[in-house]
Amino acid sequence: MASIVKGKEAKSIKSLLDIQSEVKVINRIALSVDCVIFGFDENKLKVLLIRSDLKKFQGKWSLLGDLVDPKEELDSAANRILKQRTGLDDVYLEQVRTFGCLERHPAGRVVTVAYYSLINIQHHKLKILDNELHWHDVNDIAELAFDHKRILDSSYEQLQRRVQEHPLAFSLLPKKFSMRELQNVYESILDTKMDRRNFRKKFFAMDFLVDIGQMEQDVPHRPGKLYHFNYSKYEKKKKKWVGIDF
Amino acid sequence: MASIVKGKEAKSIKSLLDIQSEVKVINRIALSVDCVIFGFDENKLKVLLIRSDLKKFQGKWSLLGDLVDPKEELDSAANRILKQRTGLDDVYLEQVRTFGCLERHPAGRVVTVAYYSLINIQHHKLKILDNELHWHDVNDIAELAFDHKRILDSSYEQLQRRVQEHPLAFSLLPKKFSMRELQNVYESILDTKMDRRNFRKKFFAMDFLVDIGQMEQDVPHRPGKLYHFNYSKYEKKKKKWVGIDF
DNA sequence: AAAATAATGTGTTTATTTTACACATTAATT
DNA sequence: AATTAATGTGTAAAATAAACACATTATTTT
Repeated sequence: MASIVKGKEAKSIKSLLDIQSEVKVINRIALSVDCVIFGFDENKLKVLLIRSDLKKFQGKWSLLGDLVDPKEELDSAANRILKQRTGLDDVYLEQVRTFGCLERHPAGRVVTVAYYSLINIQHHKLKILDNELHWHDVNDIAELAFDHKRILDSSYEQLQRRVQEHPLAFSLLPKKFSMRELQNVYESILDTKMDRRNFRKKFFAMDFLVDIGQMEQDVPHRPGKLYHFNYSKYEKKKKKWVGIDF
Repeated sequence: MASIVKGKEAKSIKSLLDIQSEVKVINRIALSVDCVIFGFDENKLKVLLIRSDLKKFQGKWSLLGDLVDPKEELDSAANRILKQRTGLDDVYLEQVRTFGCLERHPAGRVVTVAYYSLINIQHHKLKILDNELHWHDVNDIAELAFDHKRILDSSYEQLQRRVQEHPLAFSLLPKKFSMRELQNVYESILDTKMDRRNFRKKFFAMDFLVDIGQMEQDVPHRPGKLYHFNYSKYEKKKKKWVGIDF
C-alpha cells in the first residue's frame, strides 16, 4: 500500500515515511464510518435511521455514522456508534465497502466505510429511542440523505448474499425462536416465499438447531417448539464451494 | 454517515459542517489505495508485486499502492496506479475492502482501500517491467511487507467467490482463447481439478462463448478451437439466486 | 361444551442438477 | 509410418431441490 509514488505524476520513488512528514496535512482526508443497523420486527426487515441534522438534508433520514478518530480502529468506530445508538455491545458487524465519491458530502471530502450490523430488535427496544431515531421498513425507503440510499442498497445486497451462505439470521432473532420465526427472517431478507416443509428439512439436516424443549407462549394458535442456534455445532462443515453458477 | 457525533463521548449533536471547519486537520487521516493485480501465465495465477522501499521492509515484496489525493475518486486512484504500473487502461477493477489497523503502517495511521484487478498478462508483458516489479505465483507467497499478505488473502478469497458467480475469468485471458485455457484459469483460481466434459457442457450451455472459426497456433498437439466471450449475450440471465447453502 | 380456526408437525414422489466416466479423432512430433 | 498428446463428444447414475396433503394441537368463537 501507498509505499511508492507521490502525486498523480509519479515522478520519483519516495517512501511513505517521507510523504508522511512532507504532505502531512495536505494529503489527509476526513474518514467516517456509517452503520446500516438491521433489525427484524413485525415480520419485516427494518433499518435504524436518524433524522439528518444538516440544513441541506432537512427532514431526510440518514444512516448512523461518525468521523473516525485517527487513533481509532475502524471496527471500533463502528462498535462505538452501535453502542451509542442502541446500547448494544457484541453485535454482529461486517464491513461492506468504502464509498468515496467526491461529491457525496456537502461539507467537502469525506470518505466513509460502510458496515452493516444485525441486532435483536427486542433487546434494543428496551433502550431509549429518542425521537430522532426510528426503525424503518427496509423495503419502504425511497430516499435518504447523502448517498445513504446507495449505501443501504449495497449493504442489503451483501446481507442477502451472506445470509444464504452463513448462519447470520440468528443474530436478528432472540436466543429462543420457532421455526416459523426463522423462516420469516429468511423470507423477509430474501423477499421470497419458501416451502415450509423443505425449509425445516434443510435446517434440521445441518444439525446446529437445538430443541430446547419449550414451546412458544402467547401465540393465538398452536404453539411451535423453540430452538436455539448452537454455533459450536455449526463449526465450519465447509461446503465444498467449488462450482460455476452464473 | 458522519453526521452526528464528534469524539468518542458523544456529548452533543453537531453537524459535520461544523466538524469540518473545527477539526479540519486533527481528524483527518492518510488514505491510500492498494491494488492486487492478478494475471495468468504458465497455467498459474500470478500477482504483480513491487519491492518495498521502506527500510523496515527491506527486501520484502509489497502490493502496488499510493496515497489518495483529496480531490481524487477512489476508483480513479486505483486506475491511476494500474496505468502507471502496467500501462493498461480499461482494466477489470473491483473494490475488496478497507484495511485500517492502527499498526499497519510504520509511518503512522494510514487507512487503505484494497482493490483487485484482472489483467491479460500477455498485453502487459510488452511493457517495461523495471526490476523492482515482478509477477509472483499467488500460491507461493509466504509474507509481504505491511499487512499486504492479509490484503492479498482477502482479495484472493473474494476473487474465488466472484469468479464462480460472474464471468470474470475472461479478463485474464486474451480475446481469443481455447476451452483448455479457460478451464486452466478456473482450475488455478479455484485450486481444483474439473471434469473436462462437464466444464465444456456448462459453458456451452450458457451461450456467450462464440466460436470464431479459428484454431490454436503453435501448440505441440492437436489444436483446439478458439472462442471469444460475448458480453452482450451474457447480459444478466439472472440466476434465481435464492437458496440456502451453508 | 362443541365447533371453528389457524397454525404446527411430518414423508414421499418428481424434476432438476451434478457427477462420473470412455473412446474415436486430429495435428504435431519422432 | 508410428507415436504422442491433446481435442471433441454423450449417456447413465447419484445427489439435490421442488412440489405437494393431511392429521394434530392449542386457541378462539359460538
